Amino acid sequence: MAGRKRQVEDAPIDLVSRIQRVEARLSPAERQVAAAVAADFEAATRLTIAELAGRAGVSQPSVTRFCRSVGCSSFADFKIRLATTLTVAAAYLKTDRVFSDDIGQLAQSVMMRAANAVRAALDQLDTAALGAAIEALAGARRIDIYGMGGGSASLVEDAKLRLFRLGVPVSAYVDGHQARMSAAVLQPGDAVLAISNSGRSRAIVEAVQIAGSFGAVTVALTRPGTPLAEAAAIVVPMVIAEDDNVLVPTPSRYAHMAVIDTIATGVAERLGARGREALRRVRYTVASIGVAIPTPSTDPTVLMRGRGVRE
Amino acid sequence: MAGRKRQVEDAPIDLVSRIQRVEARLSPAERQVAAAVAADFEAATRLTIAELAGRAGVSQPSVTRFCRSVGCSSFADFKIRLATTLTVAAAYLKTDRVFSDDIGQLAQSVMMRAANAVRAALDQLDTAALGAAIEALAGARRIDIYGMGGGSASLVEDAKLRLFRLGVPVSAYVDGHQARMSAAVLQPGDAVLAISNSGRSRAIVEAVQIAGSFGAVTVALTRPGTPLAEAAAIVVPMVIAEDDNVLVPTPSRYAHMAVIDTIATGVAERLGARGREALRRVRYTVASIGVAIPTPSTDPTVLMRGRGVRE
DNA sequence: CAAAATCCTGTAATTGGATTACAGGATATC
DNA sequence: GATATCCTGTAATCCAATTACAGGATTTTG
Repeated sequence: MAGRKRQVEDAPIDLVSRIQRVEARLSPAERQVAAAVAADFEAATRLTIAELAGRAGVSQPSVTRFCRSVGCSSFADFKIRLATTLTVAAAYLKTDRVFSDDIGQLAQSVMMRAANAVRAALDQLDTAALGAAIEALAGARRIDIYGMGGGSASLVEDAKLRLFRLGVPVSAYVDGHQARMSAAVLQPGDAVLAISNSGRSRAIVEAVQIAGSFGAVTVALTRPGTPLAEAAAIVVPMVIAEDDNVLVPTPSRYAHMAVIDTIATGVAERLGARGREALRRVRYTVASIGVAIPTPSTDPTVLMRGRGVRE
Repeated sequence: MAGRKRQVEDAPIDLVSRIQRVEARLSPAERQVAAAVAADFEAATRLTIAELAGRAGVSQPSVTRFCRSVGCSSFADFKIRLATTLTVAAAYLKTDRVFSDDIGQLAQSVMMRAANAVRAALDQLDTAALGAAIEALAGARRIDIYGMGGGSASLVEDAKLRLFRLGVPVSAYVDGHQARMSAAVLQPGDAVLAISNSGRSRAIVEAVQIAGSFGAVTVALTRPGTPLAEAAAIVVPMVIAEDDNVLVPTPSRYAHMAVIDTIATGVAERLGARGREALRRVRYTVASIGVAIPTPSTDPTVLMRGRGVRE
């Protein structure tokens, strides 16, 4: 099973967004499978390979190949992951509203982009790196947050507030000089969180290098393979396509914000009982939303529901 | 004892509670399977029959019999249902485990809350008001943005950048005094964008009132029925539940950001050909990736426009 | 423009997981 | 104590899924 033409990416958390993300790279037959799956996601979780192949009009091995291409180890794995994704998506992303006016369609476009960015972030999340980042920040005596450029400024501000509320001493800098100066007074036991989608801001990279040389743990939320990713000790990699057209809002902010929220929540948990209680409430809320899904049921004792009736 | 020993109940939606409920009626071997499954629900979704039988210390057919007893038609069916149940029920099932053991679970909770907030915003969007807001801001000679409180600061910053990039003269204030001072020098032809989830910040309300009294058009993105909503000429109503627990990230930021992005994009469109081209690209991008939501409904046109390239 | 290489995709074979059939054994009941 | 019933494992069978392979299409290069 060595040496496939297309590398198999790690197991996706959000399979639907993964399928969309790689669709362009799929072969024609595989794309037909993707279309067949997209035509009825729900059914795809119950079909056999032969049935799905029939719907897509391709051979059975093409279905298996499709599953591998979207990051699953087997068809069975694909079905499990799809079922999981669908449950989550059904609970959170369903909207029945149809917009007929221009403004409504505009809003829908923009917001779906935002939602997709969050899902894309979830899909490609390196949970190990994220765990390490949480660990590092939770254990820090003091945290410096660096971000540069217009887009990052508000993110940095947001991250600062997030961690500040947890009672962690935190400073945020969007200015290169100030960031470097602050980095120079860090000590072992301190931590840095650097945020940059491009990963190429020289000032941030230098500030991170300085902080590292003084013994601080450096965490970067950025694109892999960039100078910033090289400079930081812990990298949470995140590739979000940037539209270089300044008029179009970049959805990467949503992705970064979501990652930051996750980090903050993880740190909250690490900080003891108070944080854990908060976390429990997050989970409770999540589960409650699940309950809200309208579903014909025959069992009143059931606490939570997935999708409605099958078929 | 008439009839069959155990009737096969209908397909369960919440498999976990079903297992617990029927456990007393299971045979010893089946109960061992139940115990093995309960020991690690997550793993059970990936195991083969042989592996699960091994863990339970029973034969493979006993596993199949167990699946039937809990209402599933087959082992495969059991796995799919279990995976579905786990997704929704993760919060309850894992209460005893350290949550950060599974960063992915945490990320999924946090990020789906974010996506959900965006969806909620879209669902309740008042497109007429949004259109009026876009109209007002696009026609303004100068725009002041007001926001108050920790959560709004980064939003205001973000909105400022957004509009700034469109070439609109824009100022942002998160300080009450400064906001009021700035409002006092506004003139007819200027516009104010006030952002507040609570709508109760006295400083913002006053600033908006001042701006209005000097002839500026006032737009508020806030909760309806609040003082701020009363004070502003144009209100884009938005009700997002706030969790008052400061440790939990509030997803309302995502909703507000999405609305602001929509406004900014709409303004861009109004500002001429360049803006319109940008907008076309947004829509195109969305259309190509926007297949988005798996929905029980069979109507694929609900969520996406022009996804037609498929065949 | 021709030739070669690479990639795609279906057919066929094989593997192995899941189910069914069956029989031995335990338990309860009369 | 005998019988009937139910439980559970072994073995056989079936079928879904994967792998191997080859033919054909497309692209690249000389």
